[in-house]
Amino acid sequence: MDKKPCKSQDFEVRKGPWTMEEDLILINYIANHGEGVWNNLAKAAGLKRTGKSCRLRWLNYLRPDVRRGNITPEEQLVIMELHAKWGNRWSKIAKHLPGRTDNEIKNYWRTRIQKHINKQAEMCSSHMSNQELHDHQASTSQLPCNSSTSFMETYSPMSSFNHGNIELFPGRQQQHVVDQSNNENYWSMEDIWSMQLLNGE
DNA sequence: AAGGTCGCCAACCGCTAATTC
DNA sequence: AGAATTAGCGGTTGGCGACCT
Repeated sequence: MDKKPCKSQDFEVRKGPWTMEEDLILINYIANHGEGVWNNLAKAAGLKRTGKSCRLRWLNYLRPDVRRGNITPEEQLVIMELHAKWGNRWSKIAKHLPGRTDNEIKNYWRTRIQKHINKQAEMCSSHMSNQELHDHQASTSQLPCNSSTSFMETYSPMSSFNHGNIELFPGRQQQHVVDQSNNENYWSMEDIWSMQLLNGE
């Protein structure tokens, strides 16, 4: 396993961001040989990467069925519902969002939703007296407003959600729309796959 | 205009579960 | 049965661009 990293004399392991060349090598190799054992794949393909790194790159970025771009309000809703149900089981949640990766969902949760939860917690605690806080904790065995469950109570589809018109992040909605128009700025997988085709694969 | 801060996300790390020998 | 190997998961970090002062 990766607990036993490749001997340094075997090859120097590259780390950090993947180059376009490395991506193409990996894509070509998998297109020709399939996935197989990742450590062997990395060596056979001539990549100076660990199998683990190759796997992650393929699963999270290079796979043709990976969906990139903004999380839709519907997907957001699913994420929140499933997170309330299962907690940080990102891969489990990702299975219910075709084309989305656990890493993407995890990042989304931490950068967008969790931040909002923390804000809620702050507001909540600033509006609650110490006695109220104590009573609340005693009755729920949870920190007030600090769990996804309480967040879902506040923002559940039954209450303030309106499908397709979520005001979860006031002030950010506009930015999301703008971001969607910027998707062309990404080096899209269609580009890579077409490059691969041009390479004669 | 420049420096500082924030937000996002790709990639790494450590660990456990599953599989193979 | 158990040691070794591999796959997968979740947490964390570092880099970079956007935004703010």
